[in-house]
Amino acid sequence: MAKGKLTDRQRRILDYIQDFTTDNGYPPSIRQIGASVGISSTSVVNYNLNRLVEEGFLDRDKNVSRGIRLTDKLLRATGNLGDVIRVPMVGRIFASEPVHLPSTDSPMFGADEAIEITRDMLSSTDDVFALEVKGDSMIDAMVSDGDIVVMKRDYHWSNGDMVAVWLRDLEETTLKYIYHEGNNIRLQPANPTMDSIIIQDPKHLEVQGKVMLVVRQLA
Amino acid sequence: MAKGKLTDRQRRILDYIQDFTTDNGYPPSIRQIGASVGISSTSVVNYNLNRLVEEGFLDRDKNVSRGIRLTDKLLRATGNLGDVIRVPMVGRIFASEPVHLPSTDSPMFGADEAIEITRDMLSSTDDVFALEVKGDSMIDAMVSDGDIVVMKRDYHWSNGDMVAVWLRDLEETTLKYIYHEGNNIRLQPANPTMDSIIIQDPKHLEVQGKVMLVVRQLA
DNA sequence: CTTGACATAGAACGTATGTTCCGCTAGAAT
DNA sequence: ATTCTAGCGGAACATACGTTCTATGTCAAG
Repeated sequence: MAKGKLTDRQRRILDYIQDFTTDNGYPPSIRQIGASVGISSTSVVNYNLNRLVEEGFLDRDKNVSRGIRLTDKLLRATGNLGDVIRVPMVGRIFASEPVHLPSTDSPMFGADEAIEITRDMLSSTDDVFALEVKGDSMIDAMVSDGDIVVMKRDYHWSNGDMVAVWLRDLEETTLKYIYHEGNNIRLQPANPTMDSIIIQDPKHLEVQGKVMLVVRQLA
Repeated sequence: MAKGKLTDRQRRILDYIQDFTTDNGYPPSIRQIGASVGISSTSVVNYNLNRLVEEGFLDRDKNVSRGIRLTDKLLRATGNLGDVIRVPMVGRIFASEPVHLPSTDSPMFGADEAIEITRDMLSSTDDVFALEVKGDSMIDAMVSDGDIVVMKRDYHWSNGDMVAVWLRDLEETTLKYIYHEGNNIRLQPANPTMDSIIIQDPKHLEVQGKVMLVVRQLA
């Protein structure tokens, strides 16, 4: 076997281990693997398992029944590394009120209201929380009623971030792309057909968080 | 033991099983459980495991080493039921072309391009695929450049579904809410400020799939 | 052809592991 | 007090399971 390549049998073994494990909650025995792949001899299964260990697809624990573990590498490749984080749903967001920020201590429990998201959807998982959008007042941000926005509590921002801002004068929360523009700050709607707002006095706006993710469930 | 209540020992056993399993990829043996909880006799561990089965916290398989499985009920309670599915990213979607549908056989391998989603975000997981939105031509659907739409290959639809339709006359793909309206079909943009299209002849449109989810990653 | 690495098969072996049985104790019910 | 049950401990038992050893066949390298 050329280094790094797998025989068909070995591929089938990996498949079987994965299927069996997700079905049963524990890994298969050597003899079960043999039976499924069509290998009569336990030693041959053992042999192939060791090859798979060498190739980095498996971990094994000696003298332990069912002491097999698929490598993270493999789980990632097949997408079965369930790296799920729970983002607490802390409230709603609408134009007429500032964002209601969650208290600094993250209870995280009791918040049975939460949305589960795979980690790789978010560039950062610290200080994130989710809000449900109420009303159609944010259509200029391409966000509609019922959408869920995942935000990060973060008061510094860089050009091009989408942020939730509270506009003191207008008494209004909006979601906008934000840019430094000389001494001014430009708030640009996501909808390219709409115009930006230029803010001269930074005191007039309050950045309440950075929008990380927008999710819309339709069916 | 009052029905439905657990002794401290049994609680510790459950904790240990969960920790051990996530650490090792396979469940502990009876003797390992005993050692960790401070039970010298395998029969006592066995006894308590059976109690836990009766209470619905465990499943066991007879005569199988490490044949223990935490119940979904329990996993859900502790939030460790990472139910992640991988939706293949099969291409892009833009106005000027029909949706390029994936071939019926789902290779699922080689499609290293994929998006991971928690199962509970989707009402159905069959025949789903993901497309990346290119261009700003779908702003009337409240979908912007770079968004990811998760669709289900499904040609029948019900009132209120958001579907991807290919309009033969206009030679254009759009995402619209779709409704039966007498003998006509009404296509309604997600943006409430925009007008619906009424289609008299159903032959003029081709429903290519149902939009299940829209995801926008911003930071 | 010979050699050696690789893959496979079968059988024997040792042990890790689940199962079962018997005995003991404490507490509640009768 | 007696009985019954839940819970615990220890030991013997049966076997599921991993390990190891020997033998066979294939195929490319020398």
